[in-house]
Amino acid sequence: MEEAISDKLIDRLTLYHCILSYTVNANEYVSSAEIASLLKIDDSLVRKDIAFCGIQGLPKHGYNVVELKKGIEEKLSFHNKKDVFVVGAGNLGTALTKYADFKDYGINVLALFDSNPDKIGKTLAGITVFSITKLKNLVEQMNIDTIILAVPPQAAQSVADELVAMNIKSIWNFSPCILRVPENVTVHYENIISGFLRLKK
Amino acid sequence: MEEAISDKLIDRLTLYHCILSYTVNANEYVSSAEIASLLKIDDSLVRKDIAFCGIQGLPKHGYNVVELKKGIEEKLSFHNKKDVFVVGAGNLGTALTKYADFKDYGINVLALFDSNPDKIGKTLAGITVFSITKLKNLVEQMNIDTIILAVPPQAAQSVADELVAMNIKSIWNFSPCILRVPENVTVHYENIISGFLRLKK
DNA sequence: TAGATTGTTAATCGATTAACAATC
DNA sequence: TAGATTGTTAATCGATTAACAATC
Repeated sequence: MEEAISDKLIDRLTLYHCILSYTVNANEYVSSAEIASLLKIDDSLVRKDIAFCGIQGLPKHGYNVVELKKGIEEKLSFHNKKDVFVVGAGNLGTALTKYADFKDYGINVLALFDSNPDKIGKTLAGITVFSITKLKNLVEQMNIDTIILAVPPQAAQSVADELVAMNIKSIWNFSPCILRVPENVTVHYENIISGFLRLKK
Repeated sequence: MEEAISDKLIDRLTLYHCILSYTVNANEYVSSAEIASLLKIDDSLVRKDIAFCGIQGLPKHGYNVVELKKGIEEKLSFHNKKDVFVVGAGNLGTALTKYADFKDYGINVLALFDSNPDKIGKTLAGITVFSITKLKNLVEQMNIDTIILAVPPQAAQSVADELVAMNIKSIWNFSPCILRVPENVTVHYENIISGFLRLKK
């Protein structure tokens, strides 16, 4: 296994990658100071992050945009594909399913699940909404171990219990609630409330 | 002004608050170890965070749930109301507008804006969708300085430019793109891609 | 050459954990 | 009383910044 990458570093590298995607057709080189000023962070932090990706720059010029972009993609394993399901086809689940081009980042959202009969069978951005009753079967068939959970908070714990029973190992939880899961299951909390409160600071 | 609270601390405190909301009717006391084990963090960190909120516990019992919940609400200024607009009435903007009871946390989403005529005039969870052409006027009328931005990435920079011209000071950006803004404007990046990549670790 | 920018080390800062005395 | 849990200090760990020699 690769050296562990902290969440904060993943965060910054994806932001650098974002900048490079815009820059790639305009400039051949980009400097650490340019990246740093766009993100309002320290330029030596940018250089350190880039060095961590194994990319070397050119004094007086900066970093080759194409090379740096590839270096980040390599370090974040964009090529390493992972299949996931989204549970909950409300606005949030739908937004996540359609979000950007996840495929580019190595995440394949293969299916959406919901309990609402009105939604079942519909297709969103090429992804079919299945009945939640089919979840267990498809998880097993397709060897899924990671779920994006976008159900209402009242339903979240009971769905989580089902997911645990299906041997899911990682849950990305968008509901404002805590999930009780065994030791060997990881819950990533997407804490929207916290995001809101930061705005008030 | 209050002592600054780090983003990580805000994050944890909102998660504690979440736990307390469930616990409040079941138990009178909760221990730092119980909270810590639900979140898989260290119990002394929980005690430190709680002490920071100015709440004292009772040896052998733990913390009074009601008191602790209030202490967190106080520290995070839930009572201190802030008005915001959401720009972009797609699935994500809609989800954010309807998300939980933001009002409980002191965030009032007052209006949604979109450029799509089909959406304008509709009402979502009691919140009206206005034409983006009305944004400037309403920002000035209602003294808004904070915007939640949920537009497609291609539109994000040009909307951001308009927001800057309207004297907006803080933008919560959900698009996978970097916004170029002046020094005195803050962009909070909600980095969904980074969230996805964490799942792959 | 002079100057801009990298690459990297050491210093600093901040956050988490360990440990344990105090307390109910 | 004995035991569980807090409150808090010191130790550790990790992340960021400052500084500057190396380099093109």
